[in-house]
Amino acid sequence: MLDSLNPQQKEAVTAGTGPVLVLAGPGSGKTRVLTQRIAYLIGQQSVRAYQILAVTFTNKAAREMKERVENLIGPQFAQGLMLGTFHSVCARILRREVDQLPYDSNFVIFDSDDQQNVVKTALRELNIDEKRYRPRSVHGSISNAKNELIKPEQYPTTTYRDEVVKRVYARYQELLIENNALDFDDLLMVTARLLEEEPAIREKYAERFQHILVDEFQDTNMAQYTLLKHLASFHKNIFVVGDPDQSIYRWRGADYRNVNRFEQDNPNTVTILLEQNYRSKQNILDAAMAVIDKNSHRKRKELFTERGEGNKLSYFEAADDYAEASFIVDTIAQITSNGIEPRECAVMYRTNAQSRLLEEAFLRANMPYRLVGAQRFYGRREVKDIIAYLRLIHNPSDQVSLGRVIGTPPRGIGKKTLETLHTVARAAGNSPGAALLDLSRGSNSPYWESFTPRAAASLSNFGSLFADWRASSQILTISELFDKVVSDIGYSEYLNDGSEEGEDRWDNIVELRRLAEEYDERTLTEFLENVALISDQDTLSEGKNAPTLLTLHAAKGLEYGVVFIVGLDDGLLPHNRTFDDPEEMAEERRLFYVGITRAKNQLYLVRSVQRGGRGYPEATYPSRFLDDIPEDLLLGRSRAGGRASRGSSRSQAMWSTSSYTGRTDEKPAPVISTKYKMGTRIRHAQFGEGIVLNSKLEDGDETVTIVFESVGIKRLAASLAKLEILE
DNA sequence: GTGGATGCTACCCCT
DNA sequence: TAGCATCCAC
Repeated sequence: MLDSLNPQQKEAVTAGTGPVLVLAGPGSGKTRVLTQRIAYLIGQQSVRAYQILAVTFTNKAAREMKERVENLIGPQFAQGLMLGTFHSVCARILRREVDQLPYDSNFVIFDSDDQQNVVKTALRELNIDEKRYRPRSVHGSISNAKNELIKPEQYPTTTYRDEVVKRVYARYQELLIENNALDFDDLLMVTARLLEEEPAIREKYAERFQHILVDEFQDTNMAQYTLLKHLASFHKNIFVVGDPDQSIYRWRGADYRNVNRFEQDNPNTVTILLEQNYRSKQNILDAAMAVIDKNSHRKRKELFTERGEGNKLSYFEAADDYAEASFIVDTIAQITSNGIEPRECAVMYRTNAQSRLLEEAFLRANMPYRLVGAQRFYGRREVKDIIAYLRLIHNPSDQVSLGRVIGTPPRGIGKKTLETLHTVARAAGNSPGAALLDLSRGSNSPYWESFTPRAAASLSNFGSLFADWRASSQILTISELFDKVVSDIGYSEYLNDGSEEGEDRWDNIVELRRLAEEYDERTLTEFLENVALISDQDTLSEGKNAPTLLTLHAAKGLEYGVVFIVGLDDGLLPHNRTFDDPEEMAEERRLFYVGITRAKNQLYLVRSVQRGGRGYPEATYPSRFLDDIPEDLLLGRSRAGGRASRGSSRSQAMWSTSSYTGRTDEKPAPVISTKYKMGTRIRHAQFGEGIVLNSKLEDGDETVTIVFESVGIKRLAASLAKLEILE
């Protein structure tokens, strides 16, 4: 079994006890090392599977690793192996130890939307202006604090904003408990703190896990680091694999310096370097190294392969983003007709929004594709609706789900009634969900009197349905419960408004039902938990032989024969929000590095000279990272085509590696700019002087929004209004 | 008071 | 572009 490994891999797999750090470059076989090590521990070192904990980054990685271990040693020896993502392992521990915590065992997991919702509730309760303190940003601060294991009362306050966040954070945590819910960050934080504060529990797990293995260690945050520290505190056999150059989750609290911290905290660490690459051709690796070497404060790695030099990288500059998408589709059509499997192609982009034009181009060309992204399905309104129903049935304390569900489909219960329901429930020391259940008794319920007759009747009706579902959930399978809810609320009629959109939405419900059916043998808890913790990569359909569309983040850990990285414009990659922070800029570079190193044989770097941004097309500049790729590795970029020609490269698309004849004439978006800019002072014959607030192009004319001293805000068509610009 | 229509705006990456 | 705040008809 060990014969197929290179000396460094073998050293890692057979390393003795104690802390081990494996620094693994891309494509260096780290998954292999991890699985072989597990197999080695069980097969050669007589460690029992249930004494091993392995943590990965995605469920997909965990599943694959489990399969590979089973193939190596036989499924019966892999039984009991604890293998999963940080979040799912934590959820498992928390359900088991729920008695120690202020939650019921049927707690639900709140996703980003729910979290936002709770922040809004907290802001409203505390009378804080949502315009000045954006829920999104406030939640970001709370999330960061949680990842650093900072409690509300410990929240450091140097500015007034900090004071506000601190108060919101405190209320936010209370609300989560009221909802009997944990958010993503809680899963890590609460578990870490439980292990820290309860020696008995810590010892139980620390003694059980003789060996701990961690994948993608560079992307751990403080909570995860602490968690691992406690879990490994008894046997101290912790084996971590990572690559600081592939750290791309800083914004989620990840800190690649945990790699250094690991060595400092464990002075007897054995460090092993895996440099040989088994994935990419040397030209791709050379480009990758040229890009990443520009980052300072890093340990340099020499990536090398025995797979040969390979083709040069291809560069294509499209006239606009439509042409960019057409180019991708046409090129894939061409190379797949020349023997390359469609499933070996992938298109990677910085932001999810970029997928839209690509999808449209694939659809137009009648070519199938696979889209990676959990949000794409689970974030849909109709899917969230039905999941909210199931979540509420499972956990009546879930006020966020109740708020969503009570008015969809509309049943005469609006904002005011819901507010009253909250108030009366709280006065009685109950959750609104419990009050609603009680209202199913009609006028016998003490709550009945608090509402107008109409509202009370509506609430009572809905409460009866709710009570019925609660009872049914004890006997029905998940798919049966699903059908009952969907039919009781008339959801099909609600969606079916005759539009195509309605049909699409119904299709999603059918798909969700199919997924629910897979859990018929299991519990509602498991279904809801897995739905909450689904990762992007988990949505990658294995069966279909079609090209994959995914973000650069989602691409981590994957590999493809032919990779297209699109949108290589300054502002997209690197993203413009990172321009003023060197640390974030360095992370953009790592993200590009991750993308490059996904390619086995061929890499296409693609950008677009102009892009349809907000309303009208905007000229773009080439990504600064392109300058770092040596010219002799890149085909299709003229000598003058560097940053020197910024802005003037509006000429025609350059392409020189094949006989590509793109449909670049499709939708030639004209470059027109608005005549009136924000802040310009103007004079109008009738209204007098004013200042331009906004101006946009609509159907060939310009619509200008102006605030006039005399009449206030007016929207005017520039062609008719006779505006005079004042200097 | 409810719910549909309308208009505004902000939109990166993810468990 | 979609989600949401705001407005308005019942």
